[in-house]
Amino acid sequence: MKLSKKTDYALRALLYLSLRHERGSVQIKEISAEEKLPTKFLESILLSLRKAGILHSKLGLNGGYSLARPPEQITLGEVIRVLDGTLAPMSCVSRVEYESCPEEIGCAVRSVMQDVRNAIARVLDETTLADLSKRVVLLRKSQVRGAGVS
Amino acid sequence: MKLSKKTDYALRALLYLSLRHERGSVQIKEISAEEKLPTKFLESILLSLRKAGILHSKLGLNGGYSLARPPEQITLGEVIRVLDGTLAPMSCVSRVEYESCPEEIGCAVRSVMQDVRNAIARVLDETTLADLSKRVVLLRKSQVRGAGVS
DNA sequence: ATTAAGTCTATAATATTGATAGACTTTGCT
DNA sequence: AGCAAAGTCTATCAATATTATAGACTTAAT
Repeated sequence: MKLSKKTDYALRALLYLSLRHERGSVQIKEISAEEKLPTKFLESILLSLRKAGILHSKLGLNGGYSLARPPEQITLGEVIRVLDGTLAPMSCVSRVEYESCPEEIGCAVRSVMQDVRNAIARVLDETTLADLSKRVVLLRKSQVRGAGVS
Repeated sequence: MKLSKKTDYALRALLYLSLRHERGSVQIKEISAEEKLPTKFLESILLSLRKAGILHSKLGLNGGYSLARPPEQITLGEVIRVLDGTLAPMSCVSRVEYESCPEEIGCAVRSVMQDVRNAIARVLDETTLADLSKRVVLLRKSQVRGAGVS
C-alpha cells in the first residue's frame, strides 16, 4: 500500500510552492535544492503536474513553476491520482482505473476493499495543499512547545 | 496504493478455507482449481502464511491446509502485513516497517499519511475472516433479490 | 513400498520505479 | 542580434519488486 517516491516528491514540491504561493515563479533548481530532491526526476514530475493542470509554468528567463490554482483548490487525492494513478487497493474499486471483473457483484474481498478505498479517499480528497500548509505551522508550534497529541 | 496479487490470492484462499473451517485439511490443488489461482504461486503464499502462524498444515497423504485459528481471530490487516509488509503509505508511519526520518517531527506530509494509515488500519484490522465470510452470505442475498446499496 | 501431500531452493520473466542524459524551445535582458 | 536561463521532450537505463515456475526433497497414511 505504499506511496511512490514520485508522489512523495510531488507533495513536497507542491507544499513548497504552496507556502510561497504569493511569490510567483519558483525554479525547479531551487525546489530540488531546498527539499533535497533529484533535479531531473523532479523535472519530469512537475511536468506531469503541469499537464494535469495543477501547476502553471513560465518559460524562459525568470521562468519557473507556480500553482495553477489556489492551494485551497488542490487536494492530495488529485495529486496522487495524477502520478500514481489510483487511490484504490484494487482496480475493481477504482474510479480512475476501474476494471470490471466477472465476480464483482458477489465478491466479499472487493466489498472490503471498497471500504478501504473510501477510507483513503475520505482523507486524501478532503485534504488540500492549504490544509497541508496549515499543518506545517501547527507542527512547528507543538514542536517548539514540546507539546502535541503524539 | 495497490494491493499485490499475492495478497489478493491469499485473501481468496483464506476466505475459501474460512468457509470450510469445519472440514479439516484442504489441499492446495483444490483451492487453486476452485479459485482459479496459479498453483505453484499459491503454494509459496500458503507457506508464508503457515510460517506466520495463520495457517496450519498437515504433511503427507490426506494432508493440506487449515486455519491455525478460528476465522474470528484472523484479521485482514494481519494477512496483508505478512505478505505485503505494511499497511502504511510511507515507512515513517508504519508499525511493522518503521524507518525514522530526520524531518519526521515537523513533517506535514507525514502527518497526513499518518491519518491515511490509521484510516486503512481501522478497516483492515477490524475486519476478520469471519466478517468476510458473513459478507459472502449478505452479498449473495442482495444479489438474488436484485437489491443492495449500490 | 507407494503415493499423495507439503517444503525448500533456485531461478526466470516481466513490470514498475526511480533516475539521468541531452537536444530543443521559449523568453528576458542587454 | 545574441546570450543565458528557464522549462520541454524523447529516449533510455539501472535497480528493484512482482509474479510466477521447476524440480528435488520430506513427511505420513495405507
